[in-house]
Amino acid sequence: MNESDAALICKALGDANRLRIIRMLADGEMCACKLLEEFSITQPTLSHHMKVLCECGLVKSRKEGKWSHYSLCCSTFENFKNFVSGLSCCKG
Amino acid sequence: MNESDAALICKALGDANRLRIIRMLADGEMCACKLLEEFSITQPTLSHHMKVLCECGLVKSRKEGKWSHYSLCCSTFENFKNFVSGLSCCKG
DNA sequence: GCAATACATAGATAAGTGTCAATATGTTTG
DNA sequence: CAAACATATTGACACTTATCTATGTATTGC
Repeated sequence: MNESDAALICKALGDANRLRIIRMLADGEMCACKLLEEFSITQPTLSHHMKVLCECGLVKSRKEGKWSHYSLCCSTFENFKNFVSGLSCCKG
Repeated sequence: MNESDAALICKALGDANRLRIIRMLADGEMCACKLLEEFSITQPTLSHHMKVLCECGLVKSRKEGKWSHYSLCCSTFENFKNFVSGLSCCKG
């Protein structure tokens, strides 16, 4: 993962709502309507956040009838985790 | 590290210039004037970025005469790395 | 087919952000 | 002290963004 990809992901995670969405998706796939219940934002706003998360590659969506199911994209997620853990601190 | 702290750090890292600064500081403490040489931004802009990085706790500064030396704050940095690696993906 | 449901898109708006030029502050050096 | 240097702050500006309301697009179920 290169620097600009990583910056894009950080930017996506740099919003409290989106970070919480990621943590919820860490438990497994979730439907947009289920996600929405947990937030005090409108449906279009959630839709916007999901778009940001999908566009940076962190999340993928699966359409099933009228429902959209979202889940973490494990490969991107692992790449990002590796990028971050690869950032060494001066003392180690 | 709580979610809002992590979001703040992600936000700080969500800028390509700042992410590059962090990577440079990973090699050890650096003077602002030395950092500036590596970028095509003006001195006030760099100063702004350093302020953002310091305010989220990722970077600390040390004043020595007219020079400002910046370095990673290892404890915050480690906490953030732990936060990220603690985000599990559905498959593990 | 029609109403209800789930989601996306469009457009508007207020707030935030990255950047710069200008200026201020503090430090070193002649 | 004065000039030069390193950095921070201020103010302005263009651009982005988080949010909303309104509307569009499918899909489900009666």
